[in-house]
Amino acid sequence: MRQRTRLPESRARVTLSEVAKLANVSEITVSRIMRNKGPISVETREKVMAVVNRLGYVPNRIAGSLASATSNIIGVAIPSLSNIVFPEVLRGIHAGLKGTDYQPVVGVTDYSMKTEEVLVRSLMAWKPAAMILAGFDHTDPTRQILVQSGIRVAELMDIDPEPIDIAVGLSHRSAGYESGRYLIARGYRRFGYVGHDWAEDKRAKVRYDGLCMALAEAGLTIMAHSIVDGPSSTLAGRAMTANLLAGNTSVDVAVYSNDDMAIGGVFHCLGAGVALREKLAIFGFNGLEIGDALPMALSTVRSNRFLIGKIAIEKILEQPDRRGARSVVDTGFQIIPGETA
Amino acid sequence: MRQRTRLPESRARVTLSEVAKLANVSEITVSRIMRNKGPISVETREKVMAVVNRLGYVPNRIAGSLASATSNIIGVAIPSLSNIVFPEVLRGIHAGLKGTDYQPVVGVTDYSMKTEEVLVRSLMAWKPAAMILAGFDHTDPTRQILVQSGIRVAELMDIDPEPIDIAVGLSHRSAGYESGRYLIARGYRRFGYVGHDWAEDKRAKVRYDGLCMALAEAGLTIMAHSIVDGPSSTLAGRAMTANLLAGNTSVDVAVYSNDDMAIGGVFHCLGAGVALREKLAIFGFNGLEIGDALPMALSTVRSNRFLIGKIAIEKILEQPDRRGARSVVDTGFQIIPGETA
DNA sequence: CTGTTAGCGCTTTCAA
DNA sequence: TTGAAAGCGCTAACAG
Repeated sequence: MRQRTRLPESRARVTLSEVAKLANVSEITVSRIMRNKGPISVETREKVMAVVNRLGYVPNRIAGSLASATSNIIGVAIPSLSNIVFPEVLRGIHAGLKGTDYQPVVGVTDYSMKTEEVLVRSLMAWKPAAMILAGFDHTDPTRQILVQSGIRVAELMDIDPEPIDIAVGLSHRSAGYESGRYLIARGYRRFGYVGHDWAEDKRAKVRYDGLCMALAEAGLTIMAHSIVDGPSSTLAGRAMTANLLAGNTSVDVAVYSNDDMAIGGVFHCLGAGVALREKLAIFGFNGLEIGDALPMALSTVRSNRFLIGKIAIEKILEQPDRRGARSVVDTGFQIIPGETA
Repeated sequence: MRQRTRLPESRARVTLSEVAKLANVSEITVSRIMRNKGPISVETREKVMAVVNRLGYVPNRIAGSLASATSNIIGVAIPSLSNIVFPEVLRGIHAGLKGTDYQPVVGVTDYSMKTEEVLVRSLMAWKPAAMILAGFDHTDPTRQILVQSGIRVAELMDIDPEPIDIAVGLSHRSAGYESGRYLIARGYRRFGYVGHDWAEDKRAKVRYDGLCMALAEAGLTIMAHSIVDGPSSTLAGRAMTANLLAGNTSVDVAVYSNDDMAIGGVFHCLGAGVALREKLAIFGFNGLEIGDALPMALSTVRSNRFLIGKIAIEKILEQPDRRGARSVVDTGFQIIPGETA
């Protein structure tokens, strides 16, 4: 007896046709009501919604997508969740999608093109409405799948290479170049570079190249390097800064591969009593919020990661089917003077 | 003429039946091969795979899921991507899913139970194999949907409340309590608290309660509070620390609602020349990596966020259908002595 | 404003 | 080891 009072059978899957039957209407009418599509009389709607609520009916989008040959899924492939920049891009994507019916499905490639290929296949199997990738390095099959899909494909972070369809990001070459120009204008001449493994982070290399270009124009070069064999981290930045200063080439400014590394540099200086800017100036890349809270605000370049994700979505929604020319959106960058350089 | 040499028609969607026709086998045979299921002769497999590769066939999981009434989707609802703890939980989830065929579909609730409800409905429409939620506060309809679904439901971060099905996390009450015990044992007696808005972060409140309990046992209380009206951030931690020290109650240790806030406190002290630990001891919560790279390593509590995500997946995969009793996994916490307290 | 018909692309029986 | 038939739950296209 007690069993009779429990909640509705967990297993009794409620379907459209069940709702239709109980409401004495056809299936398509229920379908239209659930999708707010087509003209429906107020009474019918109320009658049906009563049944929907009573049964706790949740439409099956899998069936819906199959029937309509459209899905509200947006596939997203990012290299990592450890590097804060990618969660921030995701934030932008979620922000752009807010209020729409799209669902992002996110996969992580671990910086591997082969993993990305497997992931892209797996995401494409869900017939997404669009695909978003961070980066431009793909295997040939990946590229082919994306090109042939006909859906919109946004490649993020960079605008230097040629995109498959949409590119949203900034010119890392320019960012590196302008960083160099800025530091030269501030009077620095003896440059050091503190970096991390370029194999996983090609854009850091491009920024480095841009920096070197600016220096070369001024007849300067990078006099000392300290590069960790691994991903960027604050701890690595701290250690590599100690390493740089221990070398026998004295520098007056260190340019870092990114803010994580640069903040490690700031910590080293604070801990070792090296006067920031006077003895060693520090310049980063990304414009992380924490840089602003440091005892001396970090000098860096803001890279607008949130905006990159948001604009990618806006471009996709603005024109959901691919046609004609590629498009490139430059989200720019800003030199943040700060106090460390 | 030129048109004839372009890539295969972007729009020509390749289907199972097309592959079957070209390979001279039945659809079900191709289906079995694609899913590695059932006995298939080597020749048939090779013959079919040749066609699959030639056509670039990607199975349509939407159709597959509809037919088999199963999906490889795992729905994930987290409050935010801004707070670093959630991307770390996501990392754990992705790590746990690596090598399996499951795809996490992630939505963000913005700390709103109503938004969570909409999100859960939307995720449930994809008939996920399991659902993962961060937190235990849900609307009644949300709870009902999850209970009735019959799928596995993991609620993360906390183990103090009663879960719907699976709970993975730590006891925030104990973490607060043990923090208090630790600091008392270290000789601190004059406690201050620096926090952020509890409305969005109930667990911070529970830790606070645990802390107060430990203090009460020792006949102590928190003598001064400095609480920002908004989310936690390093900048807020810095400002609230200045505020705490400007008050007329002098404290010898400040306990922070989390590491973001605590690191702001460290920055304030470094900038204002307040001797860390001697003049003001600082104690955080979370065990963020950056705390370790500070000039003085942050004293804090490690909360194993990556592990929480990973173990949630392991529990789900271990027993994909719900049955019998709820289960609770305590991922524990560790006091990190550090150098600031 | 509402309904009928015919699938979407795949997998589950059940046979052979 | 392979196949034929019958849907999964929904929506497009066309009536009425």
